[in-house]
Amino acid sequence: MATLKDVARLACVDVSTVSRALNNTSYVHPDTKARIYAAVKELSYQPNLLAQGLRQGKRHTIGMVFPGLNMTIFAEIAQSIEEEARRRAYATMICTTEDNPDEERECLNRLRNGFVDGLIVASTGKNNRLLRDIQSSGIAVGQIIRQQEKTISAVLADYEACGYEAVKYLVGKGCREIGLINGLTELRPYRDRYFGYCRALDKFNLPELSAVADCKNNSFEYGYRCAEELLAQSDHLDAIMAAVDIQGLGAMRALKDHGVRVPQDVRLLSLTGHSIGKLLETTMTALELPAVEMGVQVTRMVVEQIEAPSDAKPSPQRLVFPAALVERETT
Amino acid sequence: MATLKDVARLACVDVSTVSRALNNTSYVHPDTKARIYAAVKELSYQPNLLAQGLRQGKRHTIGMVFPGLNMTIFAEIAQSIEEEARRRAYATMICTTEDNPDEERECLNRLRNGFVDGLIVASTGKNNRLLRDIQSSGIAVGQIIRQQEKTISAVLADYEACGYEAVKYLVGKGCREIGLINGLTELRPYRDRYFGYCRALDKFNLPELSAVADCKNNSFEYGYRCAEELLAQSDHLDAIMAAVDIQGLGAMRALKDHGVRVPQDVRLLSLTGHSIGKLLETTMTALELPAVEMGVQVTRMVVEQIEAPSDAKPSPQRLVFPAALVERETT
DNA sequence: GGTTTGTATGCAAACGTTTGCTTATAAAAA
DNA sequence: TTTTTATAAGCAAACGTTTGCATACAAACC
Repeated sequence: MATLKDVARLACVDVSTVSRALNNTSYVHPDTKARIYAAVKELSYQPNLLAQGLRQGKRHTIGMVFPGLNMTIFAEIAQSIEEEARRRAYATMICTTEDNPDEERECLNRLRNGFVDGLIVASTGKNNRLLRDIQSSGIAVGQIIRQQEKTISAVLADYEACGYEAVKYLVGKGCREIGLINGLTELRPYRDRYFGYCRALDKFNLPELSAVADCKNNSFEYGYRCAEELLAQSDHLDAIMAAVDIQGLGAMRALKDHGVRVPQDVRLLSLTGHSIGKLLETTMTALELPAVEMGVQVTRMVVEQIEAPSDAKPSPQRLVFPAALVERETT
Repeated sequence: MATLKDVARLACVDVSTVSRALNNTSYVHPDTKARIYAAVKELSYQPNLLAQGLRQGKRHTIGMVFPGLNMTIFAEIAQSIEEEARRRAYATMICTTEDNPDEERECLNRLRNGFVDGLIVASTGKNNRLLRDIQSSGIAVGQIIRQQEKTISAVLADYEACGYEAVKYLVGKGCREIGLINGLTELRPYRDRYFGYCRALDKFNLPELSAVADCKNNSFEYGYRCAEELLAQSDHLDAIMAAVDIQGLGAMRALKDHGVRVPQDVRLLSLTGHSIGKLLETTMTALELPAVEMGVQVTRMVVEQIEAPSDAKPSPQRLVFPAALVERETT
């Protein structure tokens, strides 16, 4: 790999001149510039980003710490972040935590430490202190989907409204006994869905019906078993709302296995749809989030934070996106 | 952020001593060591990886350049690579290309250049020269799923066998008119599936039935439209093989929309199943690849390449994994 | 007692950039 | 003519590490 020094030697100038020519950071004679560019081309010189980063205290990299990618909305968001970051000349790194706080801590520590100058997290909420530390140590931080820390910028979904609107929609379809399959209510997004659900139940004077199963919260199996439990709880169950798509898939399967027809007997919808709902044999009604736009916005926030002069860091922002109800065959 | 110098000052020793103590790279008096560790702790010193990388010519980072993540086997592979890399103390970066050669070139150039010391690609095949360049410039490269370059190590799936075995299996079920929905045959994996399919047709003396549609190759829509075309081509179609899951989903939907029952009228299977097949309302038979293991192996190859002394780089390896047929409801 | 060996530490160079300071020339202003 | 300004380029320090070399003092060997 050619270095600045090689280019300088070939163009018969000092390295500093080469640097200035390449960065347009001071006067350089056009002839000299031409010689330099020629040398750059001949040696196919590429600046060493490590050295650049070391010198400038910037790495031009953003890290993501997400619970997982496959079959969740985080896959789409991650892809969107990557693209937007690239557009803004940042590279991205990614770590997945499976929502394990220890793994998360490890990822955060690893990344903060020389790898990135910005971090986008969907955190478990067990490492808030560390997140604050990271932010105050000068690394930009943004939260996506899950706001665990008020002092850190966030791009969120209005899950409370999702819960409420979904019930309202189902009531409009004539449903009266609406079951909820949710995630861990210690996590704000799930709690919010639950609050929205409750608010609507209250308003329409409906009974609460919810189920928990003893397995990984966001799984197909969880959806399956919760659906079974809901069926057992009530003879007149006429709708199920699943917090996320994959639980919805599990529920759909359970209903089928129990001979319950969707949507004739029980209507089914997902409170956080992403790409999958429309690809099914029986397409699934869902509240869909603008995942791409959310990725773009959180990236923007973090990059702006990074690039602001250190004496004028923007104060924490908060952007909440509503979900759009997309009606499909399961209702 | 505390630096070595700060630690040295606090412990009243030279930076070199601190470095040696921390890296166990020479004698350091136990008392001194203790003082140094105390200082490290007090300042919560973390080494600056940029400086480390600059000095050692290593960045401890592996890059991935993949066509996309969502709903493809690459999501699982990427996650597996990330975990294995972390286990081996490497960070990962990721770029998605949407199978666009220009985007791919841009990603490769960006990554090679100071970001990573190893690269794992599932390439379009249009940048082979660049890939060779990258490898010979001293960056470790590994191919996953798609082998475009013989001189570069690869972890592959035996897609030829997939094509063959799938037909054989369907024949065993009594099928005689088996349609294939494939991807771009310029890409080796798809060509191989096709070859396997043809070999089996030959052996069992069956007619070739394949379809192409005019839209993005790996999409749901493509599967949908190809399935329609296959139905139009033959009145006795009794099986469809889709190259990837998402095409299979499209086909399933098309069959349903045309009143064709699965599996009674037409059997359906995916030649590259991953997590999704088992989550459907009607679960889908698929040839499944050990995505996690493949990710682990390609990571191992690349790390070994990175860590080998530069005068003893291992020669290109090639690891081919068979897929396992998992029988489900669509057949 | 002189030479080796083992232990413990410091000095300074190097990695590849960027940038403050200095110097030099030519053109413009006084 | 002298002073200012604009243009052009080099020197050397700095970023935070690692590491070759030199030095120093023991203890152990012959």
